[in-house]
Amino acid sequence: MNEPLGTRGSSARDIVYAGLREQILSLELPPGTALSEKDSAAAFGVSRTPVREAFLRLAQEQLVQVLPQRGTFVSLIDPELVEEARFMREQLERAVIRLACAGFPPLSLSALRDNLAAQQDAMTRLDDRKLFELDEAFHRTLFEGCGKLNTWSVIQQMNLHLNRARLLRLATDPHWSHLYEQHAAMAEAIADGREEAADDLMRQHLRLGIADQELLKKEYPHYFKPEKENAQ
Amino acid sequence: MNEPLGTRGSSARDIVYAGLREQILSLELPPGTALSEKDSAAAFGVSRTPVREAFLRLAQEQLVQVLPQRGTFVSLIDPELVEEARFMREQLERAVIRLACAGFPPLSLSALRDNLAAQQDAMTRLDDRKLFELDEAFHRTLFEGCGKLNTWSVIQQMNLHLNRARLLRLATDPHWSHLYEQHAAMAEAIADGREEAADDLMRQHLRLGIADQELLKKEYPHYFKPEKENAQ
DNA sequence: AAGCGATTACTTCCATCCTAGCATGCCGGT
DNA sequence: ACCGGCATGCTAGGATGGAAGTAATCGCTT
Repeated sequence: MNEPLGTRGSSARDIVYAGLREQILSLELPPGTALSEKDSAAAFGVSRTPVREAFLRLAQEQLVQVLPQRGTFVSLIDPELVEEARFMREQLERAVIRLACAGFPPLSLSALRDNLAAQQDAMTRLDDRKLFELDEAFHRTLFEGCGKLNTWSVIQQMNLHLNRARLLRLATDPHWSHLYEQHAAMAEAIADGREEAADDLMRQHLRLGIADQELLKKEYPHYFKPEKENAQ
Repeated sequence: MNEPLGTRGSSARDIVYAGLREQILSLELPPGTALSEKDSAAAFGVSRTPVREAFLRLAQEQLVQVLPQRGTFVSLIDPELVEEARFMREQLERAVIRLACAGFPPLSLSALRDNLAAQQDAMTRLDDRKLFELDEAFHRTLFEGCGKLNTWSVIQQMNLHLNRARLLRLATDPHWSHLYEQHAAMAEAIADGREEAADDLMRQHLRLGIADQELLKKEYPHYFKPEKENAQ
């Protein structure tokens, strides 16, 4: 009676969660879209219970908003939340790269270098998807080397909101070569223990990906939450 | 047929969640304790569904661990997680207090001062509970004044783990007068825009509350997660 | 007595059903 | 024409029974 259950993650709840999250982050389900336990249950071929639990988790991550007895809706993009996600990531990544300069396991350092090589390779192949993965892996390795993997997973959750905003200006052309230069410079700074330089590089690096929020808000006003509110 | 449902929070799910969280954080349910949907449902006088959803939320916050088809257990205290929570809080609070020095709304500044007065008052009354609240409110006001309330709520979630570790060494006697001095000094530094001083104060301030983890691990070894693991 | 397979008692997971509350539109009164 | 009250169809919240899985124990075999 069970379908292939393609998206691995074993439990029905996780499958629904992963599926919906993907659709929300890719804007396939644009902000404001009404969801319903019943419909989603039908769409995924499961009962309402796992759907409900997936909704709950998405609500905790502020990706949907559930109004009892009214419905569940894909959250509008909250500019404050996006900016704070960026803020937190910047603070944490800068602190970590300073730690890395003070002492970084050789194994992780060579992982960074391997990653850089792979980035070059992917650039020649214009493999954007792979580059995105490698970018993530690069930063992850930074945290791993500093024994701060839990911090990294917190950042990844923040990134949900950043990414959704980022995706709006698709055809995004993220200047991969520029990013690569920064990554390479960071790795060298770590190897040489140049804290200030590394910090500076990271700050610039993280400010790159920021879209002009204002511009986006003009273009897709109904995707954004109005400034004035008393959320929660 | 329904009981008074005393603990406000409207939904049964929230009541169960809040109740369990309280018991876990107060160590009334010590790390390692086995929970069960059925028992908790009976204890709270609700059905298994809201209990299950509360478990799910607690699991996301890493306060419990649910092993499918085996049981749900209060998480062991993960020293890494505690240390990283402290780390993240330090980075974010320091960044925010620097922001505050660069510009802080007069209204929030006077809120800080009112809070300080209330702290003095509570100290004379030896009202520890109130002091704890005021301490939280003080920091919250910092974030509020900088427009970083979302960041504050992330920190609060981190604090779950910090607090559980902190509670172990109860009879904690947190040297309130010392904390008050630091708070007062921070408020002044903000008023005067002395970034470096404020940063330094905050760093010291946040390193106060740290228990000697090692000592605690010796005393309650079975409450802690062993070092070696490949969690998550 | 020791080893090992079947059973049993437990868990979480999921499906289904029922309930309560909100929104909309009809309908009658003014 | 407008406005108040009600019927109806929606929603999520909660309760419950059974399915799937794990782990420990009992009982048989050797």
